[in-house]
Parts: sequence; structure tokens; C-alpha cells
Amino acid sequence: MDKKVRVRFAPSPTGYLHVGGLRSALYNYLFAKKNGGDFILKIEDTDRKRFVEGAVESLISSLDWVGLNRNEGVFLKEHVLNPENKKIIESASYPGVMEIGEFGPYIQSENLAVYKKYAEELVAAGKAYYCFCEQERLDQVKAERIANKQAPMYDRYCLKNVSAEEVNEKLKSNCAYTIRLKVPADEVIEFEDLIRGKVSINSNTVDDQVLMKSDGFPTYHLANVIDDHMMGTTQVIRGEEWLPSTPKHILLYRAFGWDIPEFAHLPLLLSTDKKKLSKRMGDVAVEDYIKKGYLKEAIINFVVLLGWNIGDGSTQEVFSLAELEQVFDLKRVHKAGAVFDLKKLDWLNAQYIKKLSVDELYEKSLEFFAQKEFYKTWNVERESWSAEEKEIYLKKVLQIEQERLNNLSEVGENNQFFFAPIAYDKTMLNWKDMSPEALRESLQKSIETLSGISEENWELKNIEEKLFATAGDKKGDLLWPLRVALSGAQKSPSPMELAWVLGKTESLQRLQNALEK
RNA sequence: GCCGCCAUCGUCUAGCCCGGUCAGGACGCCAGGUUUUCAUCCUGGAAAUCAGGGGUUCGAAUCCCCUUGGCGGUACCA
Repeated sequence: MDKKVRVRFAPSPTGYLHVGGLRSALYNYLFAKKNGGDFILKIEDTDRKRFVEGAVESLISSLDWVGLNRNEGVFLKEHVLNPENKKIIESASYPGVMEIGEFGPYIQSENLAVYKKYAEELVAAGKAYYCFCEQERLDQVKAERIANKQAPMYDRYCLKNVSAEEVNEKLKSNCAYTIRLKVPADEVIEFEDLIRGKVSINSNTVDDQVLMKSDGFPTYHLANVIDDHMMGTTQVIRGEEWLPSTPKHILLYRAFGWDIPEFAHLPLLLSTDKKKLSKRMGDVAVEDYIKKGYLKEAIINFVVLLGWNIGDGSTQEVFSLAELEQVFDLKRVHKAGAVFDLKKLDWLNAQYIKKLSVDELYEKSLEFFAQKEFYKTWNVERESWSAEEKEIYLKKVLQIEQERLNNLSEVGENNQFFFAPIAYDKTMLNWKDMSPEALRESLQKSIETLSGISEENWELKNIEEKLFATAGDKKGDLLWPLRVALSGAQKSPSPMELAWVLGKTESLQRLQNALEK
């Protein structure tokens, strides 16, 4: 029987969760779910220079928001899910961040001693060596090599010229040092990538990678291999940018005598100019999409399609997370990079918005309404209304807007006449070449019809019935002036919908105003 | 430069492994329909000489070779 699948997402806290990172996380998550395995979140914070305050928390909360739940690893104190009752501790370095599971620490900076111990073991075994070269010399060697059209690799000066005694002396006198991997010469390192198939790289093109930095922190390469081994990672699913350094990792697993996990290298996400997606191309942080009013269902659905499809002759493109957990297959992930083009996200988002119940839509829309000026003033002016009355009103607006929204931040935006007094030119009231008398008569008829409907019967269906009855077959004559009178706009939802939302009193008032014009 | 990965409509992609329908779908775009306008919805259309060239074959997007292009890596960043 195969080992239980254990995969992980391992972001670096250098900023917000990037959409590319979200896709890596999603694919890992789906792979775990599909195979009945564990999904783990660990934090790779070994680069102190690029560390961003608050990034760990932000990364976790974005992941929580989209609903990629973990079985293990790092959590926010307020959203801890620990159904299996695993070991749980609060992170020493990040207050409020909890680490759940038996295989921690799940934060690399908390595991420094272990990395150091393993690096020294490697040195003792002759698989790695101390290097005392300063940056200046390194730069010089590199420049020379480039000038000679050679690959800019380390020249192994310290391996060749520094004796064991000298190493001991330097170590004793606290000289700054790094530990480098001794990459064997002339070896073809082959591995079977789950997405790309056989990949082979000659070890001669692999540099003697620094494993331990002079600040005592490990590099990604060392830390990654050690904790993936300790956490029992079975598949390393990560971005394509790691493909060229995979031989280093394999060499490390071999040097330690550990089982080598399987590798899967995901294609990159590209911006519209086909370059690697970057911040300059607009929003790349998941948070930005949350703020713009995209639903997590749409974001997940969109992102999963960027490099994966269900195959089997099916043309299905709309998937829920739960569904994806059943059908996702790494074998159907593409090799080529995918351009991140938002048009389809908008469409997908509109689809998901249409599926929402009015109550759900209301819940999700409230925070977006709260940011609108027109809403704020409306809210203030309506101080006599009860909270319930306001809620009912907003839900009516939303019911009308539901099929018109691409994202939640547009809420109310195109229908501000529901919230503010309207202003328009009276000529707009005319349907085609209507005479002033005909217009007056039309408005009069609307007033009569609407007046005839009682407050209790002020229902959309009823309003429609009555107005259509009055209009007969010349609908435009009645409905166009009514629309303008109620909305002050040429483009709007139907006059019946307008009247229904605005209510009897306000509708009649606006009609009266039109008549006076 | 060197090393590696990749290559089907504008974009996401099916088809490629096991050669043989006008290369299929979706988004977007255009047109028409429903409709009092908008949106929704429905119908239709344009859109890839399958990066290019050479083979193999009766027949290639599919198999082989070469070229080109794009991207990634080449850090005491991840």
C-alpha cells in the first residue's frame, strides 16, 4: 500500500498571497483531497531581508477566505480548525499564529538548530564544505567567468585551498562562513516530473549551492528538503521556477539517504504581455480581488482553469470546490504557462452572483454598500427608517441588480436613483416624437394606475399586471415616460421594477415631479 | 552566454499517448431574436494554413529531426 499522500503549500512571507501562489495552494489542496491525503501549510521565512511584517497573517487569512482548509501546519488563532485534536502550540515568532501537528515547527525560522545540525552532518560526511569567501571575491569570480563565457559558478576555492585545520581555526575565531553543497561532477540527474515527464539535468551545470548562509539561516534548498522529509511530504507540487534547482534537492535527499518525494512543476501564470505575472500588471494579490467584490467560488473556479481541465470529452467549466475535490487530476495540468486574463473571471463571477439567494447577496454586499457615498447619505437621510426597513429596501435593490452585477463592488453604482434624488432634462421624458399633451396624459395614466394599487398589493407581479393592462399594445408610450420619471435615466431596470423598489409614495412623488416639468 | 522547460482561435483550452469528421468548447467580439431602454436569456457569425521547415506515411495538429520564438533558472531570494 502506498504511503498516505501529504502535500504542502509553502509561501514566503514577502507580501500578500499572489494569485499564482493561490493556484499552487489550490492544486496542492485538490491533490490532497482527491487522494485522501493531508494538506499542510508551512512558512518559508528564511530570508530576513525580504520579510514583510504581517505577511504571514495575511497569507493565512487569504487562504482561509477562499476556503482552502488545512489538516496541519499554520493557522490563525481566531480560525483554528483542529477536528482531529492534533498537537497545537502558539508560534513563538508570530503571536496569534498557531502551529498544529506532530511534525512542526511549520515555520522555518523556528527550526534553525535542526538545519544547522544537518548541514554539519553533510560536511562531516564530505558531501558539503565550509566556504569563507567574501561577497566581493564571489562577485569577481562570477564576473570573470561571464567574461570567459563560462557559466557563472563558484570556483570551489575554499574546497580546494582551505585545509581542515584552517577551517577549524576560522570557525573558532568566529569567521563568517557559509556551507556549500559539493555537487558531484559529470552526473546526469534524472527525475520523473508528474506534469512534465522525464527531466534530466547534468550536474556540471549545477552550482555548489549555499546551504547555510553566513547569518545562520538555511537557504530554501536545505530547509525545504529537511522539513519536507521530516513532515513526510510525498509530492512536492510547486511553481516551474523550481524546476532547474530540483537536482540540488535530489542530491540533498541522496546525501542524507532519504526517500525522494515525487515532483510536479506547475506552469507559470503570465500577464497579458506573456511575461511572468507581476505587480506592475495590476492586481495580483488575492486580497485585491476580494476587495473588488469577487466571490471566492469565482476566483477558485477561474484559477483552477488556468492550466487544468477536466478532459474526458467534457466541456464543463463551472466547478465548485467540492466538485473539484472529486475530479481534480494532476495529470491533466498543462505544461505551458497561462495568461491571466480577467474577462473570464468577470463572467464566472457574474454566474456565481446569479446563483446567490437574495439573503446571501445582501450579506455579502453590505460591506460594499458601506463604502459608497450615495449609500452613506441615503443611510443618513433615512434615519427614521428601522434597520429592518432598510434591509428590505436593499434586498429589493439587490434583487433587481443581481443579474446585472459582475462584481459586488458595483453594487448600487449603476442604479443610484434608488438612493438619491434624480435630475434630468424634461425632453428625456418623451417617447419617440410624443406631443406634450400625450406625455402629460401618459404620466397621468401612470399615476392613476399606481394610485389604484394598495400598499399591501404593492408587489412586482401586481404592478406589472396593472401597468400592462393600462398600456395596452402601446407599451412604449406609457412605460418610457414612467421609466424616466422614476429613474431620470435612459437605461435602467424596467419601470415596474423601479416602482416596486421605490415604493408607492416615492413613485407617485417622482411622477408628480415629472408632471410639473 | 550557458542550462532547462514550453509552443492549437485575441485569451483559457479539447484533440496528441493509440496518425484518417469542415481542428471542438468557453470567455471576449460581431449580428439577430425576446424586451418599453439596460441587463439577463436564446440563436447565429467571424476568429487557429495547429510557431516555421524538413522528413515517415496513401494520409500528420497528432510520429521523428531541425530551426525559431517565448518563458524560467543561472543569488549567502524564495
